[in-house]
Amino acid sequence: MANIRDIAKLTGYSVTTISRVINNHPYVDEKKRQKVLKVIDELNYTPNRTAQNLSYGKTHNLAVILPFVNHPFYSQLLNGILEAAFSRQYKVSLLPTNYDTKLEHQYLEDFAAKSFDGLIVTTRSNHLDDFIPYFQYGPIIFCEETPDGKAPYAAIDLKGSLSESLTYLKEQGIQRLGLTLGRSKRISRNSKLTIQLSREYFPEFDEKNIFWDCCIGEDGVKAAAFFEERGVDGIIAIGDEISAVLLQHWTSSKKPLIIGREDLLISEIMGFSTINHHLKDCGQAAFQLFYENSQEQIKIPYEFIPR
Amino acid sequence: MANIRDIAKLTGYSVTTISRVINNHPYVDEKKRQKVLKVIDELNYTPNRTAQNLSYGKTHNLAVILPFVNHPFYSQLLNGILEAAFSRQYKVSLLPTNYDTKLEHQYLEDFAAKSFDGLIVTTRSNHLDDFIPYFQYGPIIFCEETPDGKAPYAAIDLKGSLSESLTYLKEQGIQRLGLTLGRSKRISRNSKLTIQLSREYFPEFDEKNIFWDCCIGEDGVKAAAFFEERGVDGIIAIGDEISAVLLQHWTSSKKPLIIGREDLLISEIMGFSTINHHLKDCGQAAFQLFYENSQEQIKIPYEFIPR
DNA sequence: GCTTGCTATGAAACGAGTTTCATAGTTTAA
DNA sequence: TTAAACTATGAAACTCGTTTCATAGCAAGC
Repeated sequence: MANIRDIAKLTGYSVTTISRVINNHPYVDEKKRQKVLKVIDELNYTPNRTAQNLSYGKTHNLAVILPFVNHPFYSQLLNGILEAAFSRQYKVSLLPTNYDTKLEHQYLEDFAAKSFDGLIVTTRSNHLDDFIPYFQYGPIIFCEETPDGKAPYAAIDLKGSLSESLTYLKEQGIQRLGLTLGRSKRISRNSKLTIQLSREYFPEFDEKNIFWDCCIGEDGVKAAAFFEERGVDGIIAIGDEISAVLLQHWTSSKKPLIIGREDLLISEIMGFSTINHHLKDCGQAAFQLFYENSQEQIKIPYEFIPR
Repeated sequence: MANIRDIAKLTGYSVTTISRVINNHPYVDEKKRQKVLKVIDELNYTPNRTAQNLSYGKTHNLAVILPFVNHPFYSQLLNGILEAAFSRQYKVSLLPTNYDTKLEHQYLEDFAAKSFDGLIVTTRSNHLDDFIPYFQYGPIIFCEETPDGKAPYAAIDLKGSLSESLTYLKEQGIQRLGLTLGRSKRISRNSKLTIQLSREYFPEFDEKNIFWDCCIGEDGVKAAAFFEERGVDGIIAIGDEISAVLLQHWTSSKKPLIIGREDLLISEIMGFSTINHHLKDCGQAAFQLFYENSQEQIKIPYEFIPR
């Protein structure tokens, strides 16, 4: 495979001149430029991107840390990031953690090795403080709220959407509220917020009405039995698929009022309320923060869809 | 940011020795090794990945060309690729084309610039022949069948699954078969195959019973009206979401027998037949072909799920 | 007529690593 | 005892681009 020195030799000009032609610098004699282009074409030469990156000290590569891809939440978010990134000529690498803190740490080391110009962390597995030493290597943007202005983020407005959901359930006369939440070990900030708000809007809310470790659709089967047993009549679920399975497996006649969180097609078909968190916008905003090396903290407006 | 020559100066050893320590080469005096490691730690030094890549002539980067990510087909496939890639220390870049042939071509030029060690093409937008000149830059693996042994692939067994679907519909006494297919402009090979097989199994199959340009869930609304109008009683749809919407909007009492293609949760909930094409396996196989630089052509076994 | 300023060019340094090769001291084997 | 083999080390070349700097021809300005 030819390199720039081959082109220089074949044309009889210097490497500098070839570089100038490649980069459309002025100050190259038109005849020489033409000859260089001709030889480049003949030899089918393409400048080596890695060498260029080394020179520039930039990779034009952005990495996205996420637990996994095959979940609507992440694929929608990713979609927004990709769209924004490619419109700015950035390539996007995926770094799936599966919530493995060691793996995530390894990715941070990759970042320190200048593999990427920036990092978008959709969901982090390590503590925020573990990220701080890596801020020196380039912008790190989060897609979750960070406590007190420590790091830039573009996040969904979970507090807003939950408040509206709870208000709605109250207006609809719900008596006994139930929640499905994720991991019961290492409870997420989002779970804590959900519980806290539930208590605010439903002072009589009983924490025994929380169905924990509800992660994939199938978990809805057990959740249905659980909530029926406990006489729950209104549920805020962690996802639309779970909501769907839950409703499907509800045996007694009176179905509960359920609110999903993803605005998937299934929520429309089964007719339950949901929230569109505008994840694509969130992804685009996250990229923009990276691109502008901004320290801003942005909450994306959501849309509550009552049904 | 420190580089290898800084470490060399500070320790008083040569750059070569530092490099040997970094790469765990033998032939380094244990005391010196310890001192080097100490200085590396003090300076918080990490070898620059781009420089290493330039030296090695490899990037340990794999790219995946795909139309978009937020579709179950691609996110499942991607999931398999990612899992396999990360177990082999490869990073994965996403190259979304949105079916834009020019953009895809640009990605091929990136490949020629040695941005990536290999390319997995899930769905191509350009003609296969346009890819051939790029084979010289590294393995290009397809996730679609290629005509006559021209290129390696790991693809779903569409012919098998369609045949089984058609057999099933015949056994169930279907009289008038309908199809939903994708783009009517630039008809895909898959669409052609679907039509061809439909004719084989249903000699009386009428091409007027094809609902074209059926791409997203919502298209199912129109599809339902279309098929009802034409008195269709069995449908092979291009996806599960479309199947769901179609069934949902079917107004007359007797619902058609419908077969989806993705084994999404919704197919179980609504109780229609579907096919699990084992896309994750497909993605893993594709990576393996890249990794072994194999020319093999693999079809992934599918599972037909009658309901 | 002399100083600027612009066009045009290339040698060499730079980015940050790896690898080859030469050298030399020690062991080991015959 | 001597040749071969192994350990240990570093200078310099190499990967492949970009950029700086020096040089020089030529035209415009005063």
